[in-house]
Amino acid sequence: MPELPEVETIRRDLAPRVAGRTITSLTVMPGAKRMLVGVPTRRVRARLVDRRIEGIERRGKYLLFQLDSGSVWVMHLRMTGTLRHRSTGGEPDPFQRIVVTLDDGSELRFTDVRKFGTFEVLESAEEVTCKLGIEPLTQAFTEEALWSALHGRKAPLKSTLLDQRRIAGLGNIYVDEALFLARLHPAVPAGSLRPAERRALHAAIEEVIREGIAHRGASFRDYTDAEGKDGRQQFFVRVFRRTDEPCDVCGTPIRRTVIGGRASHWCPRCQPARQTSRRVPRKRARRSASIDGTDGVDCRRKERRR
DNA sequence: CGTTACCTGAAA
DNA sequence: TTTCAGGTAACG
Repeated sequence: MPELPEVETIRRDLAPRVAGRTITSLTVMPGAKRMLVGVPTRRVRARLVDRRIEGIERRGKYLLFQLDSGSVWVMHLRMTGTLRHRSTGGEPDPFQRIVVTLDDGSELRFTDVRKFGTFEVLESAEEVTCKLGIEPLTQAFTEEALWSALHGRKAPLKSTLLDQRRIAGLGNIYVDEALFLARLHPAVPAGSLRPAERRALHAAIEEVIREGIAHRGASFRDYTDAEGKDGRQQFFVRVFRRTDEPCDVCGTPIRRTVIGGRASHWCPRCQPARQTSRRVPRKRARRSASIDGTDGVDCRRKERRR
């Protein structure tokens, strides 16, 4: 559920409220152990309790709590996760799976119907962030950087934009929205974009992410902010889950098709498919070597066991 | 590369 | 009862 704008909304809300607080306890509900990705509860607790939270960062869809020990408490909300901050105790939230208590008595509650979310404490955030591609809304996210993530790819544009190793933070909602704004069909090969299309896509991604944050995220179903309040972006989507509704621009009914295993929503008129065959047989396809070693960070050494 | 699995509840 | 879901790791 939560994509970059939703995770960023939570981060911004939470940061001033938990920075400087010390963690006093960790509770993992039975049946939610798996969310600790194989690390025993007592070990996670030992890394967390009595640590002070210095700040919260975000990379892609990951929330990163910096601890005074130098370690990082890392969470990923996956499909149905939410992080609630409760100043007081009181009733448990529905589907509350992991609870972290702070020294002011408040609680951070990781709520997650499907239990796909992850919760871990790592020595370095790199273990997780080194796998991620360009970060939108940073200086590094240029039109050229975007193109370097796409060029040479034959896979559908939609799938490539969902690939967190290429570009971090986009999910199904914001990819569909960005493709609509850029007037690009989701199935076109990612590497086939012409310069004007790359420019349009770059601008569209920035716009939908900014808009999503401005509206405090999209609450189609489970997502709420740290106070349990819905975002408003679901009222502003142009195509996502608007199958058969008329396109705001041209009135043509929005179509839904599955691309790369994900539901995709698009306007057949505003986002025309590429001309399939040009009737001009090409002699031989040139092999565009996937040059550029811009994989950036070194991910080779995963985790040093000690 | 495109499927399948991981879970659970809501909607069709 | 069946299908679908905002994500991603693990398959073949």
